Amino acid sequence: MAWVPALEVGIAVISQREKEEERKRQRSRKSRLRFLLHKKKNWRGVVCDGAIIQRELEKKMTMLTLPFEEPALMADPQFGSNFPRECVSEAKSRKNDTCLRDERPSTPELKKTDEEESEKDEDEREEDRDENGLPRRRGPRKKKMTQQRVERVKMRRQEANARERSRMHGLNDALDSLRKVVPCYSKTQKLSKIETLRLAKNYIWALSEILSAGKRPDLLAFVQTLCKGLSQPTTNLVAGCLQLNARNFLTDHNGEASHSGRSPYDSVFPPYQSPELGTPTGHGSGTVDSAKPFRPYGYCNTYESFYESTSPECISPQFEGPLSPPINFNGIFSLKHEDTAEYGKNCHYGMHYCAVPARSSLGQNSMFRVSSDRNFPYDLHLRSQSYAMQDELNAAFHN
DNA sequence: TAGGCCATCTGGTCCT
DNA sequence: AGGACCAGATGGCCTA
Repeated sequence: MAWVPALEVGIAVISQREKEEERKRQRSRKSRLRFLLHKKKNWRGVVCDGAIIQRELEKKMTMLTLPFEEPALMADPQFGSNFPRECVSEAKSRKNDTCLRDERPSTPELKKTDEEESEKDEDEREEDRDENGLPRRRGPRKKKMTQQRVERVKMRRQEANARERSRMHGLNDALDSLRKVVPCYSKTQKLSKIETLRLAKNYIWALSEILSAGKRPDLLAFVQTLCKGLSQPTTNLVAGCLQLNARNFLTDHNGEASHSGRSPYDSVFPPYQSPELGTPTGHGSGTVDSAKPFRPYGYCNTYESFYESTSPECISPQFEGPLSPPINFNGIFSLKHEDTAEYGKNCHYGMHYCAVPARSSLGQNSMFRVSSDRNFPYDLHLRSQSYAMQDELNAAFHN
């Protein structure tokens, strides 16, 4: 699938851009500091000893120089001539930069601030000196807090709190929606926020890999991908939802799969019967223990050992209702049991897989239906439109 | 009881 | 000025 590597390239590009932007910012700050050093003698508005300023600036310069390497700029003795333009834009774009907080530009704002300063009473002036008697950093003067103003600030703070609460509730609602569409949904044992996000990321990744492989997924590989980076409890929960024992797919300390032998996928899914050839395909074909009759989607005889840690809390087709294949059109694995109406509310879209050159080799045995009239790997359409295909897929796996 | 998770408050920053 | 967004702080709750 062409778009999976494209995603990786995109991520790499984004991270490269972030690095460059950070470099630019550092360059800008550094230039600013050099400029301030250069102009130190003409610095107005700062009631502070010049030596102190220089020490502070040099300290900042030292800190900023560490990760920064640009010999051309550093070696340029005329760097000051290039400063003003950069400084102005920097001052506009990063008004809260630390070095700028100390600066008092000669502008109408300065006059205004000076006027406000003149209105200050002596008590406030006392507060402007630190423990050493040195003047504190000067910034915009705070307006006098009248009772009315205090009340207004309080009121605004309360409103802001309410908005923030509401915003967080919206975020939590979105997370709840996400919980419902990732594998392993339990109303009683909710995944934490971070685990939900991790699982969702893994799920997307796993589905992408399945699409790119263009064949029926290996359950263990699928679950291993799902559980990457998840905590042990969440791993167990996913294992329960997938009716597997966590130890069968947990990765070892090297991050490699530690399982061996026949894939439990074969115990969950019957060997796929090719409609045309009538021969079993897929994993472990021919390895099914003939002495023990195979039970599709069964979990009560031959492979019970795989299901020791199933979670009764998990809502899954395997736990309730008529047996149905744990795989469907929408999510490869159908791990949640929701009625159609409820599911339709939460999941309005299904994926319609379309033909792409990279997957042109997909045969009729592929689990994905492929149409030949599209170029984009997939498009979205209303879920109701996919019922027929879903039924067809489910039927295929029943067989 | 320590640690994890969560909700809420709060101040800072950015944007309109 | 005000709203959205963000991150840090804090306290409560739960569990191993």
